[in-house]
This record gives sequence, C-alpha cells and structure tokens, in this order.
Amino acid sequence: MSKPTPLTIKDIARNLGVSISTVSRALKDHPDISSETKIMIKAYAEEVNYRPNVLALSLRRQKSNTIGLIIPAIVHHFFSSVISGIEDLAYKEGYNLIICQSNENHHREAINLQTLVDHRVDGILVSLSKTTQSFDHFREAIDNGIPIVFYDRVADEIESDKVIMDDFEGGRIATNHLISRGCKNIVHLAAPQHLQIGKNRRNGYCEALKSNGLEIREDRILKCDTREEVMTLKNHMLNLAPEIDGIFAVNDSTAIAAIQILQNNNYRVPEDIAVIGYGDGPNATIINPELTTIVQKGYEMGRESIKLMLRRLNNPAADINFQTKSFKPSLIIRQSA
Amino acid sequence: MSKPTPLTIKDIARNLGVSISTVSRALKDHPDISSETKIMIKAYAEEVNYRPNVLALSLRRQKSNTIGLIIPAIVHHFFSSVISGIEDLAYKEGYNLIICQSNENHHREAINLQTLVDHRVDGILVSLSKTTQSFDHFREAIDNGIPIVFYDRVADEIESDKVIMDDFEGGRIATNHLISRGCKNIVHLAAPQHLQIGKNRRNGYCEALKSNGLEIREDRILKCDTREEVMTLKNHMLNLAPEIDGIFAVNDSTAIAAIQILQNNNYRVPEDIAVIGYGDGPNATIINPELTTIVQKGYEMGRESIKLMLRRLNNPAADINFQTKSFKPSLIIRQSA
DNA sequence: ACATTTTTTGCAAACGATTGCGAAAACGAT
DNA sequence: ATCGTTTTCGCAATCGTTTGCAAAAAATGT
Repeated sequence: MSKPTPLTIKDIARNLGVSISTVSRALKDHPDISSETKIMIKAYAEEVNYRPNVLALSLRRQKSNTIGLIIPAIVHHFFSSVISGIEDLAYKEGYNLIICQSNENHHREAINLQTLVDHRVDGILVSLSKTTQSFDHFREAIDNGIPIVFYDRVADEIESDKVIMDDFEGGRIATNHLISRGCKNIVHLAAPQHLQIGKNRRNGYCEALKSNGLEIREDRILKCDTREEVMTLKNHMLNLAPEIDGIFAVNDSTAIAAIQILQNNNYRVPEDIAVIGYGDGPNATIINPELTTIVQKGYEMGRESIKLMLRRLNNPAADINFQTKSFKPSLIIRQSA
Repeated sequence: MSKPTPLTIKDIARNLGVSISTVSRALKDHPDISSETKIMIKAYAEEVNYRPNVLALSLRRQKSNTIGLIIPAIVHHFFSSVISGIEDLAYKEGYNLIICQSNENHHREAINLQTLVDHRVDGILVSLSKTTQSFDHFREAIDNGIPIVFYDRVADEIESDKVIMDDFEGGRIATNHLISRGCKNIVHLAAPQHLQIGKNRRNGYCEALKSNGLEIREDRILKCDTREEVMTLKNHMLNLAPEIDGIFAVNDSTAIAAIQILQNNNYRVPEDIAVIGYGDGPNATIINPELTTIVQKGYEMGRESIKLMLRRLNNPAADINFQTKSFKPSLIIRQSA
C-alpha cells in the first residue's frame, strides 16, 4: 500500500530490453524505428496504459501548455461565462487552465500573477480587479516573455492584446433608450472611475444626455456597483427618487437591487422610474418587471480572448501586432425600461 | 526580442563563481553553508529576482503541489461558491488549482480525470456530472495513488472522502414545511435518480408525505431539474396545477421557473400553490414572492472538501480512514411557501 | 609540522522525457 | 569476401532542481 509510482518510459525500456530513446521514438512514430519495434513497443505501452509525464515534458520543452487565468470574482455570472468560453477552446488545443481569483484585490492579483509566472504558464488572461491602480506586476510577466490578454477590464497602460466591449457605446445606447421613452432626469449608478469600463459607460451616459440637450449633473452620478452598495445608499437613493424618472445601472444586480428598493417604497417601475441594467445575466428575467439591459457576451468574449492568445502562442516567432477586439453592445428591451 | 528565458540556479552559480549545489543549499538555509556565502548568494538571488522553476521542482519532488478540481458547470452559483471555498484554503497552503468543467457530461468528465492524472496532481476534488453512471475513471486515479474527495454529488461505489449535505433531511424538511402550511397535494421536481442527491431529496420528500399520512404518487414526481426542462414541461405542469397546492423543486432555478409559469397562468404563489426551492442562491431574493428554500452552503462545502484533501496530503504516510462530512440543511422561510 | 577533526564546498546521479550524433546491424553490389 | 549504403538503434547531454557522498579547506590538537 505504498505510493504506486506511475510507470515511465524507462520502465518500458527495461521490460522490453530496448533503450529509452528507442521507446521514446517508437511512441512518436519516428522514422528511424522499424515498424516491428514500433508495433511491439506501442502495444506494450497501450497494455500497461503508459502516460507520459507532463511535468517532465514541460521542463524539457520549456513550455507548460498551461494558460493562466485571473478572474476578479468567479461567482459573477459574467465571469463564469467567460471561463466557459475560454475553457472549451483551450482544452481543444491541448492547453490546461490554472484559474486564480483576485477577489477584486490588487494585492491578491499581484500574487496570482507571480504564481502563474512561477508556474511558467505560456500565457495569461486577466481581467483587472476593481482595486488595481498600478500595473507593474503585469510588466514582470511580460518581461519574462509571457504574453497577456486583457479581457473586459483592461489596463490601458500595458501594451497587449485586449478584448473589450464598446462600453461607451453601451452606456450611450442604454441612456438613449431611457431618454427615448421620455426620461429627463436620469441617475447613473457607476463603477469605479479608474476602471476603463466604469469611465466609458459613464462617458456614454454623459454623451447621450448632452446630445439630447439634457444637463449632466454630478449629483446624479453615484459610485455604486454592487447590490450591497445599493443597500448602503438606500436612503440617498430614496431622496433622489422623487425627482428622477430613470436609472442607468452599471450592471444587472445593481439595477435589480435598485428596482427592489424602489418597489418597496411604492415607486412603480417603469412607470414612475424606468431602470436599465447592463449584462443580461440570468437574473434579468427573474425580476419583475423583467429587466431591460445591455447584453454582454461573456462566453464569446472568453472565446475571443483565448483565440488571441492561441494565435500568439502558435506563432511564437512572428511578432504579431497587439490587437484589440471590441464587441458591440446591443440593447434588449424588456419591461423595466 | 527573443524569448527571455528566466534565470536559473545555474546562472547564479556561474555569475557568483560557486557550484550549483552551493546555491541550492544556500537558498534554503542548509547548515552546511557558511553564513558569509549564504548572505552573498541570497542577496544576489534577491537582486536578480530569482524564482525557482516550479516544473523542475515538481519533477524532482514527485509532487506537483497542484490540486485538480472537476466541476459540473461553473456558471451555477453553488459550484462557483464551492470553488471560492476551495481556492482560499488551497492557496494558503501553497497548492494551485487546475479547474476542469465536465459540463454535465460523463465522457468529458473522464477526459478531465485523465488530464489531471497526467498532470500528476496531488489530489482531485470531484462533483459528479449528471450523466455519470459508471465510475471506472475514478478507479484509475486512485490506482495511481491520487486521493479523491467527492463533494455534493458523490459516487457511492468509490471509497474516498466525501462532503455532502444531508439531502434526505433537506427533502424532508422542505416537504414538511409545505405540509405544515396546509399543502396536501405536493409535486416534486426531481433530479436524476442515479445521483445520490436526486435520490435522497426524493426519499426525504416521500418520507415526509408518508409520516404525515399522505399518499405518494409517482405521477407527482417529475424528473425536471433545470429552467429549460420546466419550460419543456410547461403544459404538463399546467395540467397538474389545478389539483395541487405545493411544489418542492430540487433547486432554486427550477423553483423559480415554476413560479413564473404559474404566475403567468394566473395562479397565485403561495396562496394557490406554494413553492419551495433548494440552494438559496442569489436568485432566491430576486423573484417575487421571495423564495422559501433550503440553504446549501457552497463555500463551506468547498472549504471542507479541501480540508479533507489537505489532511490526507499532509499525512502521506498515515493511512487515514475515509471520512464523510455531512452538512445539515436548514430551511429559510420567505414568501413563496 | 603533522595528524585529526570540523567546516565548507563540489561532483554527479536522479526526477522523466527528447534528440543529435555515432555505432551496430542488415543489406546489396562488386 | 570486401566495401558501401541504408536501416535501426543506443549513448549521453539537456531541461532546473535536490541531495548523498566525497573532496577540499580550514581549524584544532599535539
């Protein structure tokens, strides 16, 4: 009952009375090996269910066939969709995934990075944590020759492939929709402004107001992008409520939390106040009224990210130009706005 | 602009004019090395930001410090909570995670298993896919000396550590609650019966009926455990609806889908038909009426799973008895029942 | 000054695989 | 039988690290 050590190419060689190199070559159909020998060795390997040691291979090849993934919070539906999109393609191409969670924490993110670099992953896919405001940890990976692809929450300062949504446009479309149904006093529940994503959606919101001749009021822009934060700002929001007729929330769960607070205080959605979200997660059709929102295709974005990465990994020689792939947002109109 | 190969212990040795082994020993405070030399080597290593090659280490130690995780579907909130629980502790103990998705597919699960075995992970955490009905692939891992911990959806046939909920009790409590509020004709939307989880919750449901003198009717037990399936069975459910006054669904999203169908057809929940779910995910408080449900602690279950694993890995010699850790379900009463 | 002990260091094998190069075996041609 | 090819295979280095053992250097005792 001791540790059953998996058998190696060496064991096969010994048992078959040939050399290690012969076994190695036979198993990969090297022309130098006679077909007799090949057949014999392959049959035996099959019989004993030989499996090459990936660790040894990685060391030898200086390539781990592993891709690192840093996710702010895996429990968010958007991010877990991204994972699915990445995984499908990565496995198909023979890559494994090491997934790390930053938990929206800058420091944790840096540690994740270091872990992945230490593991000699071939590439890293990252979406920034909310608290990340400097980017040296990414430079280190790049200096080590590990390509990075940012998805969704990207670092402008770093040159790399990126997969984003056109968040400016998303914010614009969403706000425009509210305006088109008659809203004139629209609150924006915004993400942190040091995130591109937060800034862009907000700018889209502002642009829509401006181009429709509506005033942009700072007091109508609240930094508030989680359900919990909505609950904290409950009173503030209820103070605002009498004067407003629309809310553009930076994500669905924030929108939903807002709807619940409004409803509990006898505001009707959308009649008194229309609410629009961002993301189109599964919650959108559970709330009543069903949520009008901007679709954010997590699976597709994940897929695109890994595609960019694979393209780079499969052409190690070519110094491919960095590319930014941008997804166009689309509005899905339901009942809340 | 070629591939910048990270520097090794060998580079340090050369640059410092000492031997490789001296560097190795100095870096890990081996007593054989004079403190002078140690200080010098450590300082230099620090300066050039030396990082040991994890791959080489794993090969040498015959231990990858990596744990494999097989998840049926990462987008389910319960499972992503489990991941979080696992991750926190695993990283703290210096283990990395390779996460694979089976997508509820037996074949994919077997491939995942093989991948993890190939990577010489130190242990594997698994929750069965819905379609898994044989278990040889797990045997292979075990034969290779890789310990397995099953969580939530476990394989009875395999001897190993397990982390489960008392699903029988959960089904009983849920059903009892419906009965206690006056329901006499209760439908059960059940998971596949080859999963313990499905069988146990169903048995709990039956037990509650029986001990309350209610008849168990097979036609009131539907295999139906996703939102999509509810939609497919819509007409069937509406046929049942006039005769029933309660539904016990095997998970929240099924319960929610049922509520939506009932409401769209002018049944009141809970007045006409009470509905109870299972899981207590974030959706439970979004639906109106808010969902009465059984809490399923994903994070804690994940945490417990990795604990069992670490205990085993940290005592490789001791042949620790297999243990099954069972979580008690609790009922959280809201509005839907 | 020399033997003996102690401290400090280096050599080389090992982990499991790949691969350049040289050598043995087989074959054919003369 | 001899030589030249061609086919088939094995030696040994390599990837980055650890570690048993022996060797070199320094310290100690007489």
